Amino acid sequence: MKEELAKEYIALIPNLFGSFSEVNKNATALSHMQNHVIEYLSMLQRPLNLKEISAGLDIAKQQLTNVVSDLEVHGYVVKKPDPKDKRAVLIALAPKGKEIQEKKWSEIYNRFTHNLSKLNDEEQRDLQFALHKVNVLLTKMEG
Amino acid sequence: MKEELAKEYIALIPNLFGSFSEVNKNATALSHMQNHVIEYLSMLQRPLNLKEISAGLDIAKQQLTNVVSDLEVHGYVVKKPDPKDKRAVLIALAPKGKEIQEKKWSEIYNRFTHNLSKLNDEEQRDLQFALHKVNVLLTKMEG
DNA sequence: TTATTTAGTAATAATATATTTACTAACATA
DNA sequence: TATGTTAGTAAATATATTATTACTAAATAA
Repeated sequence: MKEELAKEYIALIPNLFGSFSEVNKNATALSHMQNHVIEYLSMLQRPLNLKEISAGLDIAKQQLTNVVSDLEVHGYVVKKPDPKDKRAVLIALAPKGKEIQEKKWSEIYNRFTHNLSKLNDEEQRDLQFALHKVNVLLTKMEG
Repeated sequence: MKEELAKEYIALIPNLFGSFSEVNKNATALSHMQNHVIEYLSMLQRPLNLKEISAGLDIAKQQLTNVVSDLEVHGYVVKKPDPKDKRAVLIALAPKGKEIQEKKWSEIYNRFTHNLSKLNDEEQRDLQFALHKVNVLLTKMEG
């Protein structure tokens, strides 16, 4: 039943919300918008041009000019010309930008492994199997 | 192996990011902060006082006074005194606020069911089983 | 009871974000 | 080639968010 399946998917989102919330609770020197940009680059896992970021974050490209150039000045991202389109500029995470994200992930990681103790061994095995299955199938669905 | 398990959990987050991104791409008349508040109330699924929202969204309570009172004036939330603490005020989603969230969920729902066609019947059954398992176990872990 | 902490409000100034208009260079197409 | 479109930049203005300080009323602890 497709309906039941979609409901399980929808239910998954609030279940992960705690972790997402955690991701955004950071004590960096970056503004909200700057954090969104770095997070978006990190999630998509490839360099993006301003148009893509603009569309993905639903903000005007004019805003990004400043936001991204600030990020570049402070070493969080690097800009390089897009070989496929001489008008476009590709934005990629610099090591300093990746660090920020890795720090957030490690907090999520720690919280998760801590809570894991509330499950017994069998449940932990079940969870691993189920998570793996979900990841494989969701990836296939996106592609 | 706890490590592998945590990695699967971490991998799940970018897999759901597309849907989260979708949730935030709305054409409402609300500001970012107002949207965050409504989203947070919707995710936690119970009335919250300003302190809880403030802590959850990592913003100062002083900001919330205005944000929430605007939301109240426009009918997205309702405020009522907390019976357990006469200083506190509980904020709950009004029907108009719930509508906004339901519209977002329905977009996610539609996108998901559309992509589902990329999986065959067996994969769909597997996904449903795995999602259910993940939801049950993550809920148990949080509690 | 008295002292201290806490939830919420309020007002101000400093930053950040959003909107509008306009421009350049590169791209796409008739 | 001529025409219209697109990616990015720029600057000015309006609005939103953040930070700081201060206050009230209720809760809590000594």
